[in-house]
Amino acid sequence: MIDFKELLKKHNIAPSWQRIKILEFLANHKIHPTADMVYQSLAREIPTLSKTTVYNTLKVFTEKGILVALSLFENELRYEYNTEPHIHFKCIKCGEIYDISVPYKCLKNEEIEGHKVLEHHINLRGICKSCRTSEE
Amino acid sequence: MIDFKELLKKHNIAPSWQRIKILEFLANHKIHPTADMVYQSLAREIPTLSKTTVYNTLKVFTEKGILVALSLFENELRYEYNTEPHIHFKCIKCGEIYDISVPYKCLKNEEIEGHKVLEHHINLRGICKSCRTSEE
DNA sequence: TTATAAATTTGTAACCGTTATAAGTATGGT
DNA sequence: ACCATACTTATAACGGTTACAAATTTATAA
Repeated sequence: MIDFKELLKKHNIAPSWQRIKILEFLANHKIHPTADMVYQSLAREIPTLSKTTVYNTLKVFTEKGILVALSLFENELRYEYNTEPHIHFKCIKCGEIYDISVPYKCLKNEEIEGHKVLEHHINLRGICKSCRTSEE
Repeated sequence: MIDFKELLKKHNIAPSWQRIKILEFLANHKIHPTADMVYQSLAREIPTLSKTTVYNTLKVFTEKGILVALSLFENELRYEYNTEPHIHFKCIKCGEIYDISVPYKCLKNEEIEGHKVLEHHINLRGICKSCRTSEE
């Protein structure tokens, strides 16, 4: 069990109730949610929660490196609790996002053609296993 | 010199003046433009051009496989004339997008963990060569 | 060529994800 | 307890994109 309060302090972020809850949600729900999904999920528990707070908080967490923001084809940002580098697959039928654990050479912090790489994203798109089998 | 009119016909797209011009622009300007950049660039030449036409046309071209749509971190789509698979690098300072020609195993049309891959995007982000040297 | 149907283009308004702003609330240090 | 600071909230605005319906162009057939 992670102490999210301590984790926030370690990253120089004041551990407000809202921030702890949002971080907790991301850590416990590995579903690559959008800001709105986070808001909808927490609104019951935190009735006063504002969407702006969710957006601000997700941005702060991403800047501080606690979360990673994903740009997966659609015009929306999705967030995930920062983990080992891995590949993302998005199904064009059901919209589900899968983590793919195929190994690859991560270029993070390397120099490529003179450019300094800080982020390395691999995004796949296609038809997921579940949609393929239900097609037949 | 490519015959864009013929290229459109080959893809079952009626070769209207606007469509030819838009395709020509994408093929001759490898700058990964947004829809708005395409519109701004062509508006002088085609004074009656509508933004909606640009959006519609880029979408049709992408669906037909003439163009590839890129989701590079920001909430905007960028388009490129369909070419060999390659990596994209976006600079966080100047916003410039670079094509990277480092070879990699393209997973397109392969099956990964049961999922059928139709698109494979590799997006890097960091500080580009130009911004790094001007920093010192 | 002319009539007619179909496809394309256009302008406007709407939509959705996100951000700016300013006011209100909570927090931490003295 | 006081005060400055930081955080949260609600509202409005913004930017990229899409929906819609009218106008225009194009293709087809008489």
